Amino acid sequence: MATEMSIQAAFQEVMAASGEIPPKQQQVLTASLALFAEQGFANTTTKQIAERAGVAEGTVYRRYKTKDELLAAVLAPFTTEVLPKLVKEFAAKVVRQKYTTRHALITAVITDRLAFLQDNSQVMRVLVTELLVRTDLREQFLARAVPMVQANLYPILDQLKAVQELPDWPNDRIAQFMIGTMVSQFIRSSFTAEPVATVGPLMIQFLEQGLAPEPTA
Amino acid sequence: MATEMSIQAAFQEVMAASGEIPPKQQQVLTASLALFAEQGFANTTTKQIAERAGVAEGTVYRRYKTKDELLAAVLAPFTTEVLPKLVKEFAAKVVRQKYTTRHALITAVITDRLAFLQDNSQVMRVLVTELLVRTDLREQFLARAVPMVQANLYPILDQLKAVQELPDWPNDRIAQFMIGTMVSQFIRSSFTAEPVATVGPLMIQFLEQGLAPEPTA
Amino acid sequence: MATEMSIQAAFQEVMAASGEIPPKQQQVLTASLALFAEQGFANTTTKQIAERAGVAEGTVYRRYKTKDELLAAVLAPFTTEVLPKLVKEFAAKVVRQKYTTRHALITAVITDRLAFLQDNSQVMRVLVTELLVRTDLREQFLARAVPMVQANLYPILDQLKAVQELPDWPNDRIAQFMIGTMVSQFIRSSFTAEPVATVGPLMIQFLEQGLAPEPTA
Amino acid sequence: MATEMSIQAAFQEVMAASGEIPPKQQQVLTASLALFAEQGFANTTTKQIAERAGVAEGTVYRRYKTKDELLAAVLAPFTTEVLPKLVKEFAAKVVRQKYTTRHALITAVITDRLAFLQDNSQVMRVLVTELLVRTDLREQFLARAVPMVQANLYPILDQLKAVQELPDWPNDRIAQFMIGTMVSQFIRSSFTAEPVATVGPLMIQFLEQGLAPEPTA
DNA sequence: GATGAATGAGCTTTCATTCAT
DNA sequence: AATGAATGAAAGCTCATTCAT
Repeated sequence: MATEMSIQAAFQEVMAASGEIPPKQQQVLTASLALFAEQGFANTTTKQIAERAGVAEGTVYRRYKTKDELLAAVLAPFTTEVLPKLVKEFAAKVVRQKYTTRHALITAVITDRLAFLQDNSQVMRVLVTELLVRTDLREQFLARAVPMVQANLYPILDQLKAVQELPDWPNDRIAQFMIGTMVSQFIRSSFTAEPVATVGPLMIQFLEQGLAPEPTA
Repeated sequence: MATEMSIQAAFQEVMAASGEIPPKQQQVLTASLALFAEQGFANTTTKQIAERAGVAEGTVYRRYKTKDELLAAVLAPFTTEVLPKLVKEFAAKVVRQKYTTRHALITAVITDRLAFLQDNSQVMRVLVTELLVRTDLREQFLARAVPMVQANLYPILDQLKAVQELPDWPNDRIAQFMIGTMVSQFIRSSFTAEPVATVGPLMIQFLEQGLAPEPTA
Repeated sequence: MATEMSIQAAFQEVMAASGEIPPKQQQVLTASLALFAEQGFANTTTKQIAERAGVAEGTVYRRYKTKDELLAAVLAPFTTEVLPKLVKEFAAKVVRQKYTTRHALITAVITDRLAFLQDNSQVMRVLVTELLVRTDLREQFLARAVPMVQANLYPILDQLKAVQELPDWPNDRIAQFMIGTMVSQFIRSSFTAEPVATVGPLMIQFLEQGLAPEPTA
Repeated sequence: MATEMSIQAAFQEVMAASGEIPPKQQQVLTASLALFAEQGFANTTTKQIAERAGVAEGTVYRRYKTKDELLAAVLAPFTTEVLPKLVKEFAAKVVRQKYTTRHALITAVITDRLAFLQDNSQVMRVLVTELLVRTDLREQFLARAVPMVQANLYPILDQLKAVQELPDWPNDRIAQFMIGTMVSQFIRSSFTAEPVATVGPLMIQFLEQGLAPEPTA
């Protein structure tokens, strides 16, 4: 099961959709994302961005009035376009296929979303780093992401709980364990550049066992 | 079970070890840690540090010749003093108590290490953020931490595997799942300021189930 | 007595004189004048001008190659067209009507020129401000204006001095007192937005008394 | 009658009084005033200021966080220190000497205040130019200056009106004519660099006649 | 040791000006 | 003629670092 869409692809789509985003501005966004991921936002200068993008420094400021706006523009597609689409596509697929076991659910989540994380490690990295440091971004992101996960993942969890496929734990904990297990993989591969492929089956098994309902005594 | 040592205590020790303990330098370190945790290293100015520490800007440079050295000094106790001591104390305790079930191991890890993360959330936060961004720090940290975990945790894991208390997975994966589950909690509480206490039992159960050995057919 | 010519009218004339009248250029000049008057020349950007004029930024540069040329174009009608015409018309009228009392002269000056200042307060403001700051403009302006006043006003003053209607002061002083009294009114209304109409009679009386010849003992 | 205090002197006094204004900061203020007067605020760069002051560019920003604050600091002594002192000293002197004729009053005003304007032509020039262009500064200045003049000059005018030494015009008009006549001289000398000394007697006579009460029929 | 004024390299940002379309 | 994206020199400003006191 392949990733439906990477952030880069989303960039392209958004730009093409708007129709009016000049190519140089795309180069600026692409260069910004790459540099932010490599060095962090604060350690990246607008001069570096201009050089990498092959444009003049003034061009960086043509569409985005400040460096902060540039960061927002780089991260925006993730929260406003990609994340909703991914969550909804995922939910739709799960619902369509009427997963009735946690095995099926977890397999879907891991294979699908892990590949997504992998494909978008650049943006993920920028996002995680900045969320750790910027209160405003964090609140803005959580305000969008949390309800989205609640609306799309929680009903599925409730369903599986009803058929004894999941323990009677709070949904946010179950989600935390799933997401946490994946993020741990993301951070690890971000550190050590190891191939993700191998960990998939193990992770599925770990989660499947970990999220098994307690044996009804 | 209380934390054996917090970073603040470690600061004291490091200070004591280096002979003299200029109180102003202690204030500088404390202020730096707090500000780096709040705003990130790159977004913190030496002026802010001086103000919060109640010293002149020049004083910040008395002991540490650059801002980078200050970051190193803030993080050093963690990698050079706290982390080794913690891992070793933990291993010693485990060995001493001859844990023969993963339940006992996981309970010990979660209650003990989670409290530790909690107590040192400031340094943890600075550490995680900077490790994501600075290649040099990352390599340096991994070069120290990985062998340490390997030397102290892996033998215990092997032992438990031998008595069918853990599945026959690579040790680094088992460690990843345990650490990842804890770090996910750290990041979550870092984002939402929820009390950690409540999650303990659930986390133990999740890990215990997740790390159960596959039923030998 | 109405103003013979306002700057807006002068713009039209200058435009007509130069053959074609591109309406967009007219908009550019009008917008420039308004913005220079509101914010000063140096604080106004070509982007603001383009926006207010409803044209693209490049269009601003179609006729005027630099921003300085634009300032010159805004001020030019005043010194090259309006001022000469006004002074000469004034002189002609005075001569035609054979004013033989300073009362008649001052009344004519005040009612006529004060209305003129009022109608062209925008250009006046830009002119005064820039003359205070730009040495080159100042010299250029004085080189044109001073001789003009000398040629047209001084003979009339001499005439009135001859019939004891004016004191035997240097003409430049008499002119200074008259002009200064009017300019003071212009600056005041520019600051406080008060209606000019009311001050007319008082100003006439003040000047008439102030410029009375010393009683011949 | 000499000027009691020039702006430059006021600078010195304020600086000396505060005690804590380092010499380099004085150089910055002095250089700023000179350059603003020569070229206008907007046309002066912080680099020029640093060069003229003989300091590094960063030093310009040590005490004043923005260029605007520097302008405020340059003009502040005028409104907060010099203007009040001058108006009050003047009023005190007038009252002390019990002027009962407008001749005495006008002579005092002209000789005294004209010299003041002359001595402080630099600051005056910056002040006038910026008041023409900056709405905020203008309101702030008027809010201070107008009441001050009203409180100190108007009673004296009322007194002279009572003894038929001044016409029954609104005080603000009388003040306008006096101030306007002086400002006209200031602007003229600012343009042409002529010596002021010579115009004194003529100006006194002009004002004295202009402000004579209407002959009671 | 401690101070904080001073430094200046380098950053973000602005904006008059150009030019392919 | 008109457009507006692109330019890049130069402006305002920041801040880690130094050093005389």
